[in-house]
Amino acid sequence: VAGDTSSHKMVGTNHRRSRTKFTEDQLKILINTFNQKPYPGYATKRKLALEINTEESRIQIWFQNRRARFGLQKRSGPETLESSQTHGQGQPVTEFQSREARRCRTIYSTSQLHTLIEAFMKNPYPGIDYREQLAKEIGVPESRVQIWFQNRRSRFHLQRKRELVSSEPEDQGKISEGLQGAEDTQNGTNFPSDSHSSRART
DNA sequence: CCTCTAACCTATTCATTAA
DNA sequence: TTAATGAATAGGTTAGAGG
Repeated sequence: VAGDTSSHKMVGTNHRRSRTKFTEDQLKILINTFNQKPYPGYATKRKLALEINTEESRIQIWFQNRRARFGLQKRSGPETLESSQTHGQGQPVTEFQSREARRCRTIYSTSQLHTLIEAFMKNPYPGIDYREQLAKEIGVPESRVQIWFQNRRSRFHLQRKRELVSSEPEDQGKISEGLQGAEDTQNGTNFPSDSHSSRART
């Protein structure tokens, strides 16, 4: 409540969205919820978003990160978490409700898809600014645009991998490593393949 | 410097919808 | 029933705010 999560807009070169700073109160609520349900459904996340005045997508990311960090590591926690059968008091739920409903599937129209695909061919890794612009343009939340790009990239990679396999008989592989060969390539068929592959280790 | 963690990524799986 | 694809997951990387 009363937290302004957005405000300034760092002009200039934005690629990522600016880092969200949660207040203690917000964190308290998030952590508390996490301890009870590390896998909240869409309804829960939306309610949380309203409660702490933060975008739902930030909450989704927060849960993802938290699970990765603490995961259901259970045991030896500072406190709480016993992952016991949980049903101390009358809360008969949790019997068969393992999974809460997820967000409804978004159905993109042909024209929306056309816009997305076109953008994808120009740049498969759009920054926050461009994603937001795109989102406004086709009338869907920015978070959906981001997911769309993720899925698209993954499937593109998968398809490419298959092509390699089919074009290359079994025992002979080894050329596959030539992924770094594609550099400039503004063609839609190739990925920059950099963006986060630059690894500098010693 | 170093730590912590939001933002982001890929790869895979789950789930819905159109054919 | 199946192919296509949106949503969720695990788990890893990048980068910004502080100590």
